[in-house]
Amino acid sequence: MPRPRSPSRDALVENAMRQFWKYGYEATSVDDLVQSTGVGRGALYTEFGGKRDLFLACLEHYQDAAVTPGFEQVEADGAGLEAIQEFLDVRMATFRSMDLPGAGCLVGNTLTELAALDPEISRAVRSHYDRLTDGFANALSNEMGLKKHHKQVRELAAFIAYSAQGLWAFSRCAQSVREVQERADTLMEVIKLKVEAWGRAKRSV
Amino acid sequence: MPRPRSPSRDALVENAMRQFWKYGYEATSVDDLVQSTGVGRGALYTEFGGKRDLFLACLEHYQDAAVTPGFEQVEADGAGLEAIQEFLDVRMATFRSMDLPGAGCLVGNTLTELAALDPEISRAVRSHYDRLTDGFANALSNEMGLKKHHKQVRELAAFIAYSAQGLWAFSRCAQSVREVQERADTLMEVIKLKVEAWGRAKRSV
DNA sequence: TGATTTTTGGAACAATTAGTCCAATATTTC
DNA sequence: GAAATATTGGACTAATTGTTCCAAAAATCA
Repeated sequence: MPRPRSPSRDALVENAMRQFWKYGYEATSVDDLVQSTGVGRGALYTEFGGKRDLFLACLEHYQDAAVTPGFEQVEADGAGLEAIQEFLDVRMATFRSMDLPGAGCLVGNTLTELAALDPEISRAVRSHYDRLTDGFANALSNEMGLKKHHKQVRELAAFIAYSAQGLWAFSRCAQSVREVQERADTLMEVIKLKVEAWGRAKRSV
Repeated sequence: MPRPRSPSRDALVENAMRQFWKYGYEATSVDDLVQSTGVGRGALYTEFGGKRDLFLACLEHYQDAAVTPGFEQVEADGAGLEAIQEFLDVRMATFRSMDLPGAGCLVGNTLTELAALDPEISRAVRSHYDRLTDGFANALSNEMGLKKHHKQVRELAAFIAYSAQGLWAFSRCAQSVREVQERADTLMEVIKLKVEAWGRAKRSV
């Protein structure tokens, strides 16, 4: 009975997500979305409740489209520092594939723009950072010989999550790929240093 | 001859700055500014060119009002790690004095919201990060026994700047002061670790 | 005090916003 | 192929946006 949708729902969300990612929530008008997705207003409001609901769908889609590829290795059993390195590489590759200045991270952008003003969005953002912290803690715990929930492990994991957030944010005013890459390298160096320091402290006990 | 302004220009910019800081550029309407500053539309447009110009004035004022107190010690001759620690303490105190969730850093928020879309604002944002990088490099160079412009020093300085940026961004969805404080502590730890590692590498040469 | 000058607050404006609605359209079913 | 049905795109709306403008007000100068 129902008529099939012209552009698939996924393709629509994908296009809308790219728009929000680059320009942010407020600066993206529904007209922009209609243009970039090639879907009429009616369709858009039938499928989703409105702009905000579409945005929430984009936020969800972002996990599958931009976070999971690259991060699932960090979350996998037996992951280590090389998985974290690869995650940074994958995200740097995404950054490289887009125009300068970069778009940063959609969730990070949302954190800054909306999280303080909208509790539901704040929850979505926090669950993203919880995911990152859990994943990094997984990889770190294997390296440090500690349980995932050990305070030191979780704290370093959270540090990586927010430092990386600063990195993607900075990419929005970066003038070259190189300067962002250098900072990603420093982040990785610092992580290794902290893990090594932990190993030293452990041995000397 | 000219009639004196009712609320001083500085007080006006101060109030507008707080509004932009908390809600961002787009989400702050001129009506909001009229309400929060207690100044009429006409006055606002006579004194400044418009919303965007007022915002640029706020961005400038932010340096004096929120960055310089705390950061000037980092920029001072002979500054060291304790100056960086104190800078983080001062900014944490600012965070503590405001409501939860935090407002983050006005420049960092602007970086995310506008820098990718507005070249002039991007320049203002970059000059803030240049200032931070220069300042941190100053303090680090004293600790590491290197010149300010040494590549390693500048890279670590830039790392501190963008990591701190991630920290303030995170404060916008933080649920407690403690979790932000813990991450600030970790940042400081990591800085010390990197400086120590440099010292070890130097001695072993 | 009265004339002059500058600033003020709010009314009015054009443009843009998110959201509504429905005739036209495309698909399915019989 | 025709009736039935669900979806679509774009005209429309009400509200809000940033900005302009000007009569009233306040301060200075003579």
